Amino acid sequence: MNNKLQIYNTKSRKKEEFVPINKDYVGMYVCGPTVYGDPHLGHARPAITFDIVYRYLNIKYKVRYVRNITDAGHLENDGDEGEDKISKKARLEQLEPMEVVQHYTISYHKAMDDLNCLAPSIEPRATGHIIEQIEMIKKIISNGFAYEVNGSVYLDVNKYDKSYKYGSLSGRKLEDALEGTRDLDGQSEKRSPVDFAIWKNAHKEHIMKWPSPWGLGFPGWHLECSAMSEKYLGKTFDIHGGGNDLTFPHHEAEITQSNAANNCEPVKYWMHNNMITIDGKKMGKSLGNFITLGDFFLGSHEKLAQAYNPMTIRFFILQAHYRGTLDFSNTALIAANKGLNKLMNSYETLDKISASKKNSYNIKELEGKCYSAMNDDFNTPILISHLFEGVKIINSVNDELTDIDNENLILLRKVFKFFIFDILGLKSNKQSELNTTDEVMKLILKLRNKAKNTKDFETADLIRNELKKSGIQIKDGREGSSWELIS
RNA sequence: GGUAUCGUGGCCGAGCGGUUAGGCAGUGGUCUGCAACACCAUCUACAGCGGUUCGAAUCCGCUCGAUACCUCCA
Repeated sequence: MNNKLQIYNTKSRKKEEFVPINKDYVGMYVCGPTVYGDPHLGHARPAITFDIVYRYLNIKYKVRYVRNITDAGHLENDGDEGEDKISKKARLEQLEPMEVVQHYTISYHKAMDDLNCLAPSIEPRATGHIIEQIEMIKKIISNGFAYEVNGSVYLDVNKYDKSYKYGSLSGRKLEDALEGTRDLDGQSEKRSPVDFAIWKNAHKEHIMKWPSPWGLGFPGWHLECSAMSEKYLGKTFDIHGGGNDLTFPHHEAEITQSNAANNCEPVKYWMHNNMITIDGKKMGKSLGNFITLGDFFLGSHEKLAQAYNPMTIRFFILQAHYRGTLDFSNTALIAANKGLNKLMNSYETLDKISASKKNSYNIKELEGKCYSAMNDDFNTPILISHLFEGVKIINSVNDELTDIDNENLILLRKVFKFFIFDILGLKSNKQSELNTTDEVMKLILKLRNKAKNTKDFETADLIRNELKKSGIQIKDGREGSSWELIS
C-alpha cells in the first residue's frame, strides 16, 4: 500500500512526495474566476479538483485554502493593451462595475454550492487588496526589477532573467519567448515585448481606478495572486493550483513577481488541472463554445440531450484524472449518471444488509487500495473503481451469494461513507423535490386536460379540488393550465 | 516555428515492465402479470514501424495523428 501522498508538481514535471513546509499545516492557493460571466463547465473542473485536494488534505492537516475572486485588472485582450473585462461588461450593461462583480460572484457561489464544493477558508478580491498590490510594486521597483512609464509600471523581464531564471515553470526560454512575440511597431511603452504590466495607468474614461504613487490606475492581473497569496499564506506556501491554461503567462508571472519582490520562490508544489473539451476542442469563454453550469442543471443548451444533476457533473469530472483532458458528451454524462446511481443505490443497500459469522471479504485491503489511489496524485477514477468493487460485494451479500462478518461490514460502511461523501464530496442524486413535483404536476395536468377534453368534468374538478386541499392551485388560462403553490 | 501533453476495446476512462481496471452500451440470465428499475454473468483493446528486455499498452527511437500554451480564458 502506498501510504505517502504523491503530488505531481508542474514545476519538476514529476510526482513528488508531499511534505508540508510547516508540520501539520498546509497553505493552498487556487486561482478563482474572473467574475464577468456566468460560471461554466470549465469553472467546475478546478473547483472540484481542488475541493478534492482540500478535503483529502484536511484529514491529516490544518489547511488554509485561499481562492481569489478577480474583480479588477483582468484585461480583455492583447496583453497589456486591452480593456478591463469587468469594466467592459459594466460599460456595455450600464452598470456599476461592482454590480457586475456582485451578480457573477453570487452565481459562481451558487453553482459551486450546487456542485458541493466546500467554500475556501478565505476568498479575497483584487479590489480589496489594492494597497497590498501597490506595496508589492514598490518593492519590485526598489529591487530594480520594474520601471515606470507614463503612469504604468512594467516588470523588466530581461533584467529579472539575469538574476533569476525566467520561465522555470512553463519551460520557456527567454530567447524563445522573444522570438514568439509579434512586433509591436514601437507603439508599446514597454522596453521589451516580454515585459508585463504590474500597474496600468487608467485612461480618463476608465471606470475602475485607484490612486497610486504613479497616478490613477489599476493593478495588473497577475499581481493580485502574488500579493494576496503572500498576505494570507506567506512568502512561500505549499500548493498553488489552477487550470493548466494559466501556467503561462499567469503563474510564470507570479513566480517572477514574488522573486522580484521578495527574493524567494512563492510555491513548493504547482498543481494544474487539465481542460474540459467539447468535440475534442477546449471549452472556453473566448472560443464561445462553453456551456454554463446553469445550462447543465436545466438542460437548456443545444448540445445537451437532457438536464443533468450537479452531482452527475461532479461524478463525471471525478471519473477522469484531473491532469487529463476530459471530453464532454451526452453519452458520457448519461453513463456517469447511471454509474453514480448504482453507487448510491448500493450505499443504501449497505444499510440493509446484515453480518453473518462467515466472511468472504477483506475490507481492510479494499480500504488500503482506496487510500493508495488517493495518495497517487489524487487518482479519483481509480478510487471510484475500487468503490465499485465494494458495490459488487454489497450486492453479492445482499443477494445472499456471499457473506460478510460484522467487523468487515462495519469497516465497509465506514469506508463507503468516508470516501463517497467526505472525500469525493458526492451527495445523493435524488432529484430535488421541486423538480420532481414539477414533473408529477405536468402529468396530472395532462390527465386533467384529457378529462376536460372528453367533458369528464367530474374527474377534472376532483383533481383541482383535491390539489387545492394539498396547497396547490390550478390555473386555467388561454395558454393551457399551470400550477402554483398557495402561499 | 517554439514549449508541453496525448493517441487504449462501440463510448467514457485507468494503467508508470510480468497478474481482471472501472463505468456506460451490447449480449445471456435472475426478478416482474408484461415492462421499467435493480441484480448476476460475459465479448470486443492498447495508432504504425523498429529497438531494449526472459517478458512492453507500459522504457528508447522514428513515422503518422490529435490537443493545449506561446494575446485573454478554469
